[in-house]
Amino acid sequence: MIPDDLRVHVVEVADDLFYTHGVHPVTMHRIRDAAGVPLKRLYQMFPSKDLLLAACLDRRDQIARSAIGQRVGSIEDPVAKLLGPFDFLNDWFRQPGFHGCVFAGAFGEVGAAAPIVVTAVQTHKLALRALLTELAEAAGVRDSVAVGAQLAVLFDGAMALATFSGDADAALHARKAAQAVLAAGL
Amino acid sequence: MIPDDLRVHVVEVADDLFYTHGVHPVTMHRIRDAAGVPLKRLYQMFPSKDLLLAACLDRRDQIARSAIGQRVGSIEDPVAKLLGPFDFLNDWFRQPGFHGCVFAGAFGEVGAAAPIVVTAVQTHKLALRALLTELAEAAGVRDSVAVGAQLAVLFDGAMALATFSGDADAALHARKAAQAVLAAGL
DNA sequence: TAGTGGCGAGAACGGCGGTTCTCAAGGCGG
DNA sequence: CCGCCTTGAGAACCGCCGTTCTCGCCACTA
Repeated sequence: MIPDDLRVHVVEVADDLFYTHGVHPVTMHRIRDAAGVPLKRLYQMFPSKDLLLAACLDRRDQIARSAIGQRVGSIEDPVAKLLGPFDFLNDWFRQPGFHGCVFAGAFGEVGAAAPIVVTAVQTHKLALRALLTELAEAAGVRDSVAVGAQLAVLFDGAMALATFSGDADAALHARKAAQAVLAAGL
Repeated sequence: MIPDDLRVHVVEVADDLFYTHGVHPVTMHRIRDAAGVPLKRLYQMFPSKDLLLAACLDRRDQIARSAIGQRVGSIEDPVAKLLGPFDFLNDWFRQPGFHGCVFAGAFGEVGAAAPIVVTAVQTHKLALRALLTELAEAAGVRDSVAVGAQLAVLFDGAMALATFSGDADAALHARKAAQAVLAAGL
């Protein structure tokens, strides 16, 4: 297999395992078995487990952002656009196999021990906030930075609630709150 | 030392270590050293690390709830009362040594591996939501259950943002959003 | 003073898991 | 055919850590 393809394959497999079982319970041996790649190759491609995890998070980041972007892009009305991310969350929460945000999980698990992971998480969160701020500006709210921040709080709050309390309606609550925030900001 | 005092002492020490360094990096040996209690006694009082962690979370839960309750109790106006929890968060985020919600961290770290921890986290989150709902009802909002849920999203969102992004202003954003939610709900 | 039982200090155990090493198989140039 | 390099499969290494065990010490009792 072409090295690049193999690399992608490994990341996909590892990401799936990490998301399903968590970071700690998934050993390199297990990834090797699931990916059908010798440990040696694994360590040639990713010199440590942290680096492999970081690659997985990067992939998740790209996928999530493109999915949200696509969802938002299909909406015409600039105000309705702003609620798109929350509808995305709502759909996601109801998918079978959903059990929380990878980034939150990874952050909690490896914590300060892996700066590269912390960076990946923060990058992801900041990008989401930037997107929301951008949408707010396009919708013509007065203070798009403030509203963007408030929407980011709602977005992450929905995620946290869905993760910790298993509340699949969290996105709906967030959406409703977002409408109130928008109404106040327009 | 009286057994009860010793138990409290151990929980305090362990809780401090868990919060500062995370669950995994803090070993039982380290707790023994910090508390000045032999491993044997430790295991007599808490048959496993998970149980000790659960005791720590219970303590945090009680402390947090009583602190918020106290804060809220000192406010007269029922509407202003609802913003009390967010002011509490704001103060907390700015305290030196703050680095996120213990419950979120513990949940991410031990995850599904320790049901007792999951239960403790959910209990905590549900209690907060119940408090917010109660306050919303006292403030006379139309649908206190819905508003309570929205405020819970904001509360957890602020915590998540402060934890992951290190954004100390998260509580202020949440507070502002809470005002909008309240205005829409009254 | 001999027996007993709890206690503290620390060693030891057992398994796990990230990382590295061994070794045989196989392609490839000469 | 012969060295030489790479590869794959898996064993081995090494440190960590939750948990348990050992053993000497002291208090108490008769």
